[in-house]
Amino acid sequence: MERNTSQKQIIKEYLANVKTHPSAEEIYVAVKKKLPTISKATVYRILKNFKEQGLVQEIVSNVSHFDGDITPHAHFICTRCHKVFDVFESNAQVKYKKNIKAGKIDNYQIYFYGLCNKCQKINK
Amino acid sequence: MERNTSQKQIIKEYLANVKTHPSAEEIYVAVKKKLPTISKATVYRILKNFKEQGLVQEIVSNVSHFDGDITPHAHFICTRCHKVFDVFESNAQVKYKKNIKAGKIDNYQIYFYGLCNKCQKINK
DNA sequence: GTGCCTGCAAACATTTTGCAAAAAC
DNA sequence: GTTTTTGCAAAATGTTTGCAGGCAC
Repeated sequence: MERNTSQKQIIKEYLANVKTHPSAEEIYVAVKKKLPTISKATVYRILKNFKEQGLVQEIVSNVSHFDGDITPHAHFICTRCHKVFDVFESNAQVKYKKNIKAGKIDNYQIYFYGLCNKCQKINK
Repeated sequence: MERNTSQKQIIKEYLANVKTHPSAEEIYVAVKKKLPTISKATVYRILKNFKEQGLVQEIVSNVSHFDGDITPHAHFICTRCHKVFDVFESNAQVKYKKNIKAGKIDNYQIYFYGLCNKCQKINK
C-alpha cells in the first residue's frame, strides 16, 4: 500500500502553490529548504509516482517541467530561454477524435513555440 | 557560409524517405550503412542544424524523435512502447491566436498520449 | 514487525563539447 | 588558402537504480 511521507506531502504542497512550471531540479532546490535532507532521487521518484497517479502533468522539453494543474491546457515554450508559460483556453482550442487508427487517446499536450516577450527584445 | 557535405545530404535523404519517426540513434544506425565513417556527434550536430533551419521537427519524448515532414500535424505517442504515430488533420484540429500574453507563437506541436493498438492487447 | 520509502552514490542514456585533421569552396 | 565541418573521445546533463537503513502503518 502507498504510504504518506513528509517528502510526498511537501512536494505536493509546493506544486499546488507554485505558479510557474518548475523542473525537477527546481523542485528539489525549493523543497530542500523545508526538508534539507531530501535527495534528488526521491524528488524524481515522487514526481514519477505523481505522474502515474495523474496528480501532475509532465511538460517535456529539453528538460522536463511539471505542472500541478492537470486540467488540459496548452503551454508556450520559449525557444530561446526555454521558460514555460500557460496558454489558456481562450487562446487555443483543439478538437480531436478519441479513437484513431493508431490507438486510443486518453490525454494530450499542446506546445506552442516562439520567443517570449523578454527574448524578443534580445537581439541574438 | 553553410557548406554542403555528404553527411548532410545522406541524412536529409534518409529523413525524406523514412515513414517512421526515427530517433537520433536510429538515424545514426541507418545512415552508417551508407557512410560507415559517420559519427554520432555529427548526426546530432546536423539534426540540430536542420531543426534550426526548419527542415525537421523534433518530437520530444523520453527520447527525441525527428520528422522530416514539417507540415504542422499531431503525433500520437504510446505511453507503453513510446512509438510515435502521425495524427492527421481529419482527426485533430487546433485553433489558436498567434499573439498571446507570453509571446509570439510561430510553431506548435500536439502530442496525444494513450496506448497504441498493439499495447492495448498486452495486459500489463 | 513488515515492507514500502528514502538517501546516497554509482550507473545510465542521451546529447554536447574541445580539438586536431579533413573536406568544401 | 581559409573556414566550416567532421570524427573521436571525453564531458556534461538529466534521470534511474541498487542497496542498506529508516520510517509508516
